[in-house]
Amino acid sequence: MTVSIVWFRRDLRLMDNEVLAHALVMTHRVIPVYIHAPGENGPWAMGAAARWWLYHSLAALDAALRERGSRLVIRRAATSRAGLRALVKETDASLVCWHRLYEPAEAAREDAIEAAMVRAGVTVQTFPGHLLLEPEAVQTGSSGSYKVFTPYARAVRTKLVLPKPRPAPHRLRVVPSSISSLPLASLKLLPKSGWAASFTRAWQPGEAGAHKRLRALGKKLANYAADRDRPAVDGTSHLSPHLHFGEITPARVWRTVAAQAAGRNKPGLVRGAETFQRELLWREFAHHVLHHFPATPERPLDARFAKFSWRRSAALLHAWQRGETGIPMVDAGLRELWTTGTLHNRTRMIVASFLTKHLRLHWREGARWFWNTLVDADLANNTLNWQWVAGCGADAAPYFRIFNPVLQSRKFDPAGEYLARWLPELKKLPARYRHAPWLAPAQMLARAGIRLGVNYPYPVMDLAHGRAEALDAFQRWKRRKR
DNA sequence: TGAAATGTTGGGGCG
DNA sequence: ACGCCCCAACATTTC
Repeated sequence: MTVSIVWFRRDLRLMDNEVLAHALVMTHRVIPVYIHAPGENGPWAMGAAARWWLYHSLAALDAALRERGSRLVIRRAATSRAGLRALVKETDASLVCWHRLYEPAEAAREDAIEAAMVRAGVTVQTFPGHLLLEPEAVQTGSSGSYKVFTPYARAVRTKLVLPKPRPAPHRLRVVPSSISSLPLASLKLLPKSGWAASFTRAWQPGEAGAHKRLRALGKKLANYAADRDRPAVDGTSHLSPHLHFGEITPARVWRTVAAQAAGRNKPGLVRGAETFQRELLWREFAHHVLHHFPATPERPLDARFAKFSWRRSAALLHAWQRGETGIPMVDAGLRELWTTGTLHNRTRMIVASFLTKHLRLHWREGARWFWNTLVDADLANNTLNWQWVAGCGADAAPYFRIFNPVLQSRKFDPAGEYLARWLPELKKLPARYRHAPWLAPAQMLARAGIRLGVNYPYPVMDLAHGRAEALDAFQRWKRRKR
């Protein structure tokens, strides 16, 4: 009887699972395992919202395995390596396999584990994971890494070869009862407070939920190019946490979207598909950049920004985190984040610009908050996007590109629906004043039951002043850096 | 995947 | 008819 271990991490699916398929072909008995080693990733240990997701996704995976006669073995260990070693010994496994991860710390850990396994006489087989192309698969002409999105995306599109879709296995062999597994609850993945309870209304973690979202995307595709920018409209895919946890592969998403646009004479659909695929390519780009510049979660890619005069203010940061800045579009976004564990892409850019420009707080403060509160928190995406907004990253928007949150609000939420949804205290204010209540006539505010400074804050920062100060700080920095 | 300031153009009102 | 001014609309430049 040969035994293999399938090490699940961020590939919590049964369809399109090359690792599982390989193990099933190579060995008689397959032991699916998840190893909880929370101390392993240091400051970038999984954030609280993502742990909520992980809990439910592991539960879904276990249920899917049980439907097929198997089960998920859950272990806790000081390190993944120790956990795997113990399980190999217990089961006398001759093969361990996994989908590769690309975060620098993960990749280094995998190398060490593989070396140790091989020394112990265990075969290790790893497979590409969670990207369309591995970071090393795309290189510039001079065999370097890309720092600019457009040529990178072009290179990926030419190189792209999608694997054939693979159905989930029908039947799996039972995992012997002698192999112990911890109850999922004992991993303490869920927050102690009721904070995340409201996430359940917004999300269905797990493979089935991922495929539901993919089906729903088909109906949104024709209007995707415009709707994705409107936070009040359900126009985006909501696939990011599913992709992060590998509940669905980007290859399957790419293929499905392409198939929906192909052969239909609908220009909107073609445009929507291309726009969406571009978003998938940004995800690829983020991993490419993190792979080649592993220090970027802590340090700006543009090293000159290390000397930028970021402001330190616990009070401003706190107001931003809680959605109490007095700027409705900013507050609506941050309250959506707190309530649902997600934030509309347009709003992400707006709140990030406000933090790094008007408030001039360090982009890392924002990145850290997102890391803990987003269910789709992903080190590569989070790092790239925050540095992009702050102006210090790969292919970044220049620092002086400052979003005016009121103009953005008027442009992308003209009827003020998104604002009303997340800021019920402003609901009675006519839409045209909802974007900037401090500009509303006193009588109008009174009629809407709003008392600025009492039940909705005054702006913590005057927009014109914040903008001017940010530009000034940028000028001073530019003069000094030479 | 900005916004604001500045520059240019052209139509219309008017003496 | 003409020059002049105003100003909206659009384009370009600057931050």
